[in-house]
Amino acid sequence: MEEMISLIYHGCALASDLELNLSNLANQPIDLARSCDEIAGVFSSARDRLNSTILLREFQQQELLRYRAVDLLQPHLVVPEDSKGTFDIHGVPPESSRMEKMEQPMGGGEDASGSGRASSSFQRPRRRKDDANKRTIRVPAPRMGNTEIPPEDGHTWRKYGQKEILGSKFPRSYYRCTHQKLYNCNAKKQVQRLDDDPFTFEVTYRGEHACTMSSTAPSVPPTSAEVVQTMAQQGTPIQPLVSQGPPISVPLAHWLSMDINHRNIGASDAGTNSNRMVGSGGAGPSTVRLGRENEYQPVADLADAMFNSGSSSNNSMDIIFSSMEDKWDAGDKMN
DNA sequence: TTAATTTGACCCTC
DNA sequence: GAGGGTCAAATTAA
Repeated sequence: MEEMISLIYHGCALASDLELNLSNLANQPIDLARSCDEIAGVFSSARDRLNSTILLREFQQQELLRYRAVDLLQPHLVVPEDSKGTFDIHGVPPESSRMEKMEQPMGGGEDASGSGRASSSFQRPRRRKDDANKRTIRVPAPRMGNTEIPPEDGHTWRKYGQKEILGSKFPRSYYRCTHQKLYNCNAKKQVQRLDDDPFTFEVTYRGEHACTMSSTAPSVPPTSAEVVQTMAQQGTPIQPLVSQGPPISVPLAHWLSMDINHRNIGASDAGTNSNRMVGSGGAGPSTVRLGRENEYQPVADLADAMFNSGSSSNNSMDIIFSSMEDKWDAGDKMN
């Protein structure tokens, strides 16, 4: 929120500058138009980010309500076998396997030799397919700023793995609850972009949170009434959210209208060897590649001011400029 | 110093 | 054996 406010302040400052120089720019329509565009862009960015925040909170609230409804209706649901438990924004989650297979000890002692890392007394609980308490939802990715970050969902997560998935363009990220140790919280989630829609994350949750009392948990999301009120104040057209179509239909339409170049992010990174983790190279949180930083700096600074959330290991600017870097790199090799 | 991320390797399920 | 999920050492940022 502070970012957005600073963005608005920045827009105000630009407007003030324009006002002061208005007389000078009166005879320079190109510069004048440029200034107007810049100001409009800043405010548009701030507005869109606000809308995105509102959208996400509304979506989360709808999902929460739906989870509860599913729990109540669970005994009465008949689920197609091929639904695979997918719970997208358009329908009710099948959850056919939910609560069926509870945690069970792994089969007899084995191995304990060879790896040097494995403990003979410890067997990891492993499950696959029909996993207990598995829920899958689809959430829109941020279309501006750092699109690599999955939307917040009310919990804090720690990434513990990332892997190329066969047949998927994008790697799957594995997260566990940050409070796993403190609260013995077994909640986990997997995040993966959809192949056919890079701006949608498929998030699979497993396990239940035992850390709901955590002081770090975010506050309760706003009510629908609050959201509607906010949207009304912003002049956003309001349509029914609950009973017709996807719960995010209203703001999403606006969201999708944003002028973003749809690059096929990460598609070129997809390797063929699926049993290898992927990443940006080098352990630890990665930083923005700084090749050609002198040429990019003004633009990067501006974009940073407008978009950067500052908390991701994969900066979106990296994506934006990677193609240009490639061109330069190719040029360097030619020379 | 602590916490988070990356990533190679291990191990389980299918 | 392939593919997916997890571990844990190395690394980095706060």
